[in-house]
Amino acid sequence: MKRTHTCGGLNKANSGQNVLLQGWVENRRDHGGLIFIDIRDRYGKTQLVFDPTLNDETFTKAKELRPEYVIEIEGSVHERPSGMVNPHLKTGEIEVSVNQLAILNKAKTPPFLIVDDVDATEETRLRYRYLDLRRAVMQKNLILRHRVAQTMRQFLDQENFLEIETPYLMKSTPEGARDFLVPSRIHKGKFYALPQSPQIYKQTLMISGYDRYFQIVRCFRDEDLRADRQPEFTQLDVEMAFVREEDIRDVVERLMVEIFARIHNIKIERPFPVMTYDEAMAKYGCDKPDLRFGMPIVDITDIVKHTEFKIFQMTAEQGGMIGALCVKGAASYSRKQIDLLNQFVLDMGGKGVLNAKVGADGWESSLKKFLTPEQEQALNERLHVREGDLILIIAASKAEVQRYLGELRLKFGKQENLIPENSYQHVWITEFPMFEYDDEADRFVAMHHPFTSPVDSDVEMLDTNPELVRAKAYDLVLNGHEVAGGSIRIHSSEIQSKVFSLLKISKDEAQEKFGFLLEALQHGAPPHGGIAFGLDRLIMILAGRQSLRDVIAFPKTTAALSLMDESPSGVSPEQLKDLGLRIENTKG
RNA sequence: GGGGUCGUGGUGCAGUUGGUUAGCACAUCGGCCUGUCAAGCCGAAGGUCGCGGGUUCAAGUCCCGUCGGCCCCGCCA
Repeated sequence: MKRTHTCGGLNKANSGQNVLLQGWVENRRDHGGLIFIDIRDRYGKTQLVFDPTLNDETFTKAKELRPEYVIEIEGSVHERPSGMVNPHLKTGEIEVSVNQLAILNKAKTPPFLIVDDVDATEETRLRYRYLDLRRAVMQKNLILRHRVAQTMRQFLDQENFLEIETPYLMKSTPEGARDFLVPSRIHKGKFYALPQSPQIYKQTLMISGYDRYFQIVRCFRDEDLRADRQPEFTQLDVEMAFVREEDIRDVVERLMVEIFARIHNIKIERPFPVMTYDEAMAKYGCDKPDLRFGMPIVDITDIVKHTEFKIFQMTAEQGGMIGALCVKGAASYSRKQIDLLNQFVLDMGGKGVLNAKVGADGWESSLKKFLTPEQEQALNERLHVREGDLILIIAASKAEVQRYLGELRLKFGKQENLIPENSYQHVWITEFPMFEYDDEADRFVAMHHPFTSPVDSDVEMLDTNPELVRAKAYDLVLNGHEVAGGSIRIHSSEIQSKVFSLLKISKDEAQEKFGFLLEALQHGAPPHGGIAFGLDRLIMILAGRQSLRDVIAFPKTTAALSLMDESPSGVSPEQLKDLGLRIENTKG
């Protein structure tokens, strides 16, 4: 038999109809002479009523029903008696009086009830992921994910993009994250790597003339996990030829507008604000600022460096910075609360944080005696201080001040509830530095990736001041999360070689690892660039979740295990032999 | 690699300065019950306290190791 409706599809208009439903038993309320069952599928729930006066045999069979049994029923829809309507249920105005019941499959007692506010630890949920995914909230997240992916495909198709697949078995490359390796059976002792992203392939496709490419693609990075980091994750990968940075931002912004309109029915304003990396670091101490609230970092070095306070003097003399945050209305913080803030900074490796409460008579602080009234006034103006505010001050190197105050700012955002709900603040971060110095490796490393083009006016500095060279790289930041990042690529093999040599990648090594790309660049490479979205993160934000695990069907734990299927696992000696591998005992 | 926190019937938790028979809720099983929607009422069963070692007259509790969940640092172009 075939179902006539889903468990979320019936309403008053179906009254009187005979229907056939299939689904899972969510809940049984047995009154002895009358049994209520909620039947569930991914479309919703419907209340079933079993009444012995309607069909005694069916009623008797209904006594056997238990949670998660799979059943098929046939019965008639009727409006519920007055006062019995359940307003929390889409189908709450009706119920189905069951005439025939078939148990399609029994179920063991589930380890937890399949309800939204589930009473189980995440560990249990992951072990029984198939049951967890049966819950409506989880289904909602995966449905949202599907709809976002479909919106992306439709939008990009309309914009003339082609979806092209690239290999999952590729060459291991230096730079970037640790690769997942796949041993080759045919070529013993050699390995494929799973892609960290399809970067090289998509650039190759540009050279091949597929001037608008996209792919919703799995990527792999063998690094430690976080709430927002999984070893395999999905990117919306995009690349375009004959474009400048602005053209890519334009497409991306219109795509985001489309997604928010379709998913949340929200109109997003564009163009999105643009902030340079330097500005983001200076104002928010972070390259992914959460702009849902203000409280910027304020540089007060010039005002306080001439005070009698030795630490300020010394910091300024040594080229450091004195920075401040003005926390609105936090003058009521207790000594204990302020001690906790100080400890927070100490835990990050800082030397602590100075504070001043602003009362009716000005600053209440151990710093007060070092300040002239003019200095205090100047600080009040620069920090936009009002009575009742708390001022926090850190003196250290510029990088430290930015980091500590940036973290403090985020801490206040959460603990003072400064972040409005259902608010979405996009911002582009641009002009990233090309290189960072890696102390451990004692060389420059690419901040984005080694194919990123320098800003035109900075090209000369590649030879003189590589640390000052800015890149044509851009991140899209949403509510403090990096949701997309990209760059304009180098399309000149000359500049590409120069960048490799700055990264201390030898000619031989470059040839060995990226030789085909370097060669391809000499065969008519158009100017090109692109961007990649962290799809999981975007979905997480859209779904209002705090963890990627809630928007991935089968995620790994923080120890990179899958609790349901128990991967990774050992393999047989035969499998190892086929691959020419031997396992070393790494213990001891 | 490091730090924090947690691990106790099927599930979620409590368990005091180490001390009698490890307690509660939900689920499960049995009984009663015709308007519930977290149904209700009565009763029952269910536990090597993650695992291994140690201290002690005595360990769920203290110590060491180990495995696992979560959060963070490092790491993640």
